Amino acid sequence: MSTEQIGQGSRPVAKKSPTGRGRPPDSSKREAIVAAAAEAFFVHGFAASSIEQIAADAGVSKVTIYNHFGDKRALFAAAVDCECEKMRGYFSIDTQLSGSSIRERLTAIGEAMVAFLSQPKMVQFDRRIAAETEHEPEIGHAFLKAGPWRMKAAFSAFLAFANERGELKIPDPELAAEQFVSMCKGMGDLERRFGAAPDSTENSRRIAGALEMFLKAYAP
Amino acid sequence: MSTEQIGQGSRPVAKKSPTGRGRPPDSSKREAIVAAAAEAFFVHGFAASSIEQIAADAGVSKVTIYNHFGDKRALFAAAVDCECEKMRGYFSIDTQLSGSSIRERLTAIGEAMVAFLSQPKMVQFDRRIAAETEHEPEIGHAFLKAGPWRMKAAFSAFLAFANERGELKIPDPELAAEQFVSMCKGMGDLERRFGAAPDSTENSRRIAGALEMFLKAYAP
DNA sequence: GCATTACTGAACGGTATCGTTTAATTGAAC
DNA sequence: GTTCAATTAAACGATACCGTTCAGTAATGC
Repeated sequence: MSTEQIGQGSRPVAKKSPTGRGRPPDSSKREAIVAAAAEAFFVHGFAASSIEQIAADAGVSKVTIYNHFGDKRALFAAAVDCECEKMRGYFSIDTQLSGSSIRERLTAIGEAMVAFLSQPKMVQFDRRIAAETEHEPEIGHAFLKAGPWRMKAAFSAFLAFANERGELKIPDPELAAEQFVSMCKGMGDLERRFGAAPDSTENSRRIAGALEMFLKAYAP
Repeated sequence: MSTEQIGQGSRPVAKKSPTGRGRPPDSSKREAIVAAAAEAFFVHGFAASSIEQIAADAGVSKVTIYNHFGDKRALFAAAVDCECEKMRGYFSIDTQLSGSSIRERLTAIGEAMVAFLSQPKMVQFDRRIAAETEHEPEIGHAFLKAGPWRMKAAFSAFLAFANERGELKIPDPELAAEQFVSMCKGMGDLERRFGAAPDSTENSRRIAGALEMFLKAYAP
């Protein structure tokens, strides 16, 4: 089980030769395999997905999969790595670092975050990673590092910065970060995970409520 | 897939005879089957659990399982129903309705809730139900009704009551309920689901922080 | 040309599952 | 003791999967 170098990507494929002498590996096939694997694993789960079906969906021979990844578990790990990497770019807090009032910036952050977490793909990914964590704790840990913890660190830094500039008065930025994010999510997170229809009105009320409460507590 | 009468339990086993003439069904066997099924399903998942293994664990013939439940999916539904029913009694907010200060009551509620959600069994159950919701949305919906929504209603009522008594000043009890609960959970919920070691110090800080913020916003 | 590597298609052994069937046994009610 | 339902052990057919092997084809460097 890889899932270690989630932060690096670019794991080497060929043994050593940068320009091998034989037929070059078809990277498009590898991508197709990982894509089909991700689709299958995240929809049907690890145990319920068959390599044979993944191979068919990817338009690839089963042997090719074994040559590339060697193992069903390794293929799953590769799919997780890939999805984590994709996730990396989808959401960043940096764009909200300056401009307009702190009120508007916090609102924008809250809305972007909720929108990000509401994507069906994210919900699906969340469900599957959590389920597989039961057997493969490292997968859950890798996801925490790549996703939530990373985000918390960024948002805490944002709050600490606002604190230094005197826009807010926050004794514990980490705690405050959790509070704001948690209130923005409310039960919405949970409801999505268990299949309830998303309700954007409800989300807006949560974000507005979170903002009000947050400023009431942390305005200078 | 049953999961409809999660609130009723007591689904009939025998066809019609209240006191049949033949050999009476051994209810202990049925319980053993459901227990073994719950264990297997919630640990290994639906697809990765085998009826044969469940039968062995329950000390029961495979045919008996099929006679009782007819189907693997039905057995899973029965296990979910049973677990939901058990959950029912574990956590209740009623015990905190009166006595001591509102501050102490809220703290007790927060602590009880976090302790409840931190149980490994609950984490496991959450993971599994969420995963199976991918294919069986009714299961997720039934769980929401039996668990989180029920709790939210109870806590909202508690807050509305405190509001009427003038202990708090809350314009929107439902929103306030979500806010308090969400802040108490913080990221702890998520971290537990993804296998991070629980940190009771962190939990206490979250609860204290939630209380402070909550009272700052809603104290009369 | 030739060596080397990537890929394919098909098949195989072994294992495991579900759901059903059959024949036999147990246990309570009558 | 007879009757009838619950239960059991064992086996069956069908299906599916994993991971491997093998012979053959495709694409590249020499």
